[in-house]
Amino acid sequence: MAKDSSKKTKTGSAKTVSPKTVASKSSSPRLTKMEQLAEIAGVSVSTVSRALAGNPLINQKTRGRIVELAAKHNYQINEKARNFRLQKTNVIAVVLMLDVKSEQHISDMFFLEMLGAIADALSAQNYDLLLAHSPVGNVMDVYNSRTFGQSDGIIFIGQGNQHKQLNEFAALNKPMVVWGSNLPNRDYCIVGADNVVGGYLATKHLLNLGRKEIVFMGDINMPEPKQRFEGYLKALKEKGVKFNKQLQVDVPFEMSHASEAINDLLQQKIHFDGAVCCSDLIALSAIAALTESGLRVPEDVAVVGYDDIALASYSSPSLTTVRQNIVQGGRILVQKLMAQINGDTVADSVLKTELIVRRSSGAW
Amino acid sequence: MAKDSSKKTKTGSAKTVSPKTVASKSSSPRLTKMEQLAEIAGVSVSTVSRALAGNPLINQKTRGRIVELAAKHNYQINEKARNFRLQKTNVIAVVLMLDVKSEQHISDMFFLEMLGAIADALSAQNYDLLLAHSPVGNVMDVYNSRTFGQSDGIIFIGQGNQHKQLNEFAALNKPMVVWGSNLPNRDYCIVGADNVVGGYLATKHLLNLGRKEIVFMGDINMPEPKQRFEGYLKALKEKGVKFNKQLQVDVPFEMSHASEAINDLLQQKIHFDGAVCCSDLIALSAIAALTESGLRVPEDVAVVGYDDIALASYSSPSLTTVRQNIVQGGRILVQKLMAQINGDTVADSVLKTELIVRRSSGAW
DNA sequence: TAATAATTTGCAATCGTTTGTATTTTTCCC
DNA sequence: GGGAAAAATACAAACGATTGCAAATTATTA
Repeated sequence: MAKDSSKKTKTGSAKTVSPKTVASKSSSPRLTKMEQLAEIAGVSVSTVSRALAGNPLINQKTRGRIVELAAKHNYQINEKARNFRLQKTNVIAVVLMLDVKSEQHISDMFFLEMLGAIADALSAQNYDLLLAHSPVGNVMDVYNSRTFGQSDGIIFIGQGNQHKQLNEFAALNKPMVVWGSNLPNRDYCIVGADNVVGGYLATKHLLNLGRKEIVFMGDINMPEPKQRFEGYLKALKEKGVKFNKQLQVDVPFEMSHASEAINDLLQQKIHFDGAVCCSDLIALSAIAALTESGLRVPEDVAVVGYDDIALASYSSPSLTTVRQNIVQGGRILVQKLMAQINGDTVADSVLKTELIVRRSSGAW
Repeated sequence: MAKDSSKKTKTGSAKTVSPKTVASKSSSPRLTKMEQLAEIAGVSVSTVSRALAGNPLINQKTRGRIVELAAKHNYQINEKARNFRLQKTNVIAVVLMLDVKSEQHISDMFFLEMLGAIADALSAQNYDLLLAHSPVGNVMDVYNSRTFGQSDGIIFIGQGNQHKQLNEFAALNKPMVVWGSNLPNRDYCIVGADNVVGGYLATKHLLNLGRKEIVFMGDINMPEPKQRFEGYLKALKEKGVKFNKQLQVDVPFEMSHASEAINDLLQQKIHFDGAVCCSDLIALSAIAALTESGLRVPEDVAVVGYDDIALASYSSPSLTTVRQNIVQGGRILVQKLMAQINGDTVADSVLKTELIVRRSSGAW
């Protein structure tokens, strides 16, 4: 089934420039330094530099001529030299705060959707995105990595359990912003969704459907699930439903453990008719486990997810879920970071969170 | 529901270093140049440089002393200067070759899983990943971007319809490798799955189930779907089933158009009892559309997906699909690129492709 | 037309490393 | 202890751009 083509491919030995230089109207060798371009143009290096940068000091006519020559001779500015001189790279590092303990993997969908949103927002600002996702045991590891010195600012996605370390990091005075929740005693700027409201909405939705024994699936040692749990309790209290401790299960965001957790509950004969899950993956995994056990969803157990990942609407029954506006989140993260880079002081930002009720193939 | 906290956060003005410098055992100001460290250590800059680089020229004792002092005084090497001097960044750019026409978005799951796999493989090699995903109309745009000058090599995910431009790019002699299919007249190295086999396996599976009228959903103007379609035809031919032109539908990888396409087929009263889809998203979207129309999956229409994204196994009915080993793919892409950076010549690599048959909740 | 102002260009210093080579220090051996 | 070899360190020249300031050119005005 596998086969190996033996087609050989040319390799990039920097010195052996192929004679047939492409992407250049002329056949002249590729210019590698401003100096060479300056000579061709008959001006000084500084003039070339200013011309290419669009500096108004330079006469329009000479500027045009230089730009044209640069294109003709296929000149590309040396970014490494430029970055060095300016001490700036136009690169932002994004650190995914994986839950190391649970070996949450980068393919976790929330991270990835957020990454896409940030990448879009950054490229609109003419910044590039450096992905730093080696499991971050300690935020300070980032400080000692190439990532740190190679970027103009850092976006942390999630706080993990590293609130304290993030505070330390903030003291380094590098532009940074964190996607996360509003923890007290915080020295860094956060952008995040309102997790209390999210947990509240999800729970209330189930309560309104008449469910009383509602499982909460999420690791309340993590800041975000913890706040969602608060919302859960608030909703219960409001309806006068007493909280049953057995119904809170610490599952990581990632999916595989959720079905085990459900099976555990079933085995222990703990009865429940609803479930608030801290991610759509947990929810889908739970639904699969429930279905396997012969329970009907939503008739026997109604399930609410969190995140509204693209697939939530395509599963069947399609998933009612809490949506954090990820695209907007990415945009605001970037905006706050840019403000810091420009030396401004920035405030936190809490995004609207909403419940997406789906009923296309379910009856709830 | 949305609220704005007014907590202010300190901003990174490079000059105003906070007095309480964290992550440093001493309270001395953060060292910014080797020169300063050299002075403290009472040696020359070159010795510091060599010591920190672990150069054996330096005496073990002095080396230890310098490393210690560096840690104590919280010295961080200036990466920009280093990159400049070495003309190397240890950064690899990954270009997602989005299908611009269909506005395929970065959140497309295949891209994202691949991205994760590559990120893992790169960080194992001590490289960072620069994400370049602004819709690439022409590959040569990359050449004129900061991305190009800021990376040591480039990985293109997919070929789009830019085979020719990729050839031009290859002539630039920058280390590059492409995830894609084995097109003829190719000057660049590819790593890819065997798409013909993939299409063949999927189709044969349905044929073996007794299906004869099998829809092929995928844009055969794109290289990969085209080859899968070849496999589809091959399987049909082998079973002596005649190909019906109406059963091939050009849908982009992304999901939203697939349900429309299904609805179109139904409306035109074109009968079919099976579907080979070029992505799991297409498949899930198709399944949703079929279910909406009152058809049963898989009883009335059996569906096979492509990619085996994480959620394929959690949908119900869970999805039979063709798996490309993405993790392995990422690893091999990186390996080939590293080889090129080291000046080696590399051969293409075609990965095994396999059919994942799932039947947990379906009857097929 | 000459003096001055405004515009355009060039000079030269600088950014913080790395590394080839020269120099100093240490070690070793007779 | 003196000389040569080996080991350790220092010197200084890159790397390729940007930018303050000086110099040269052109335009303006009296």
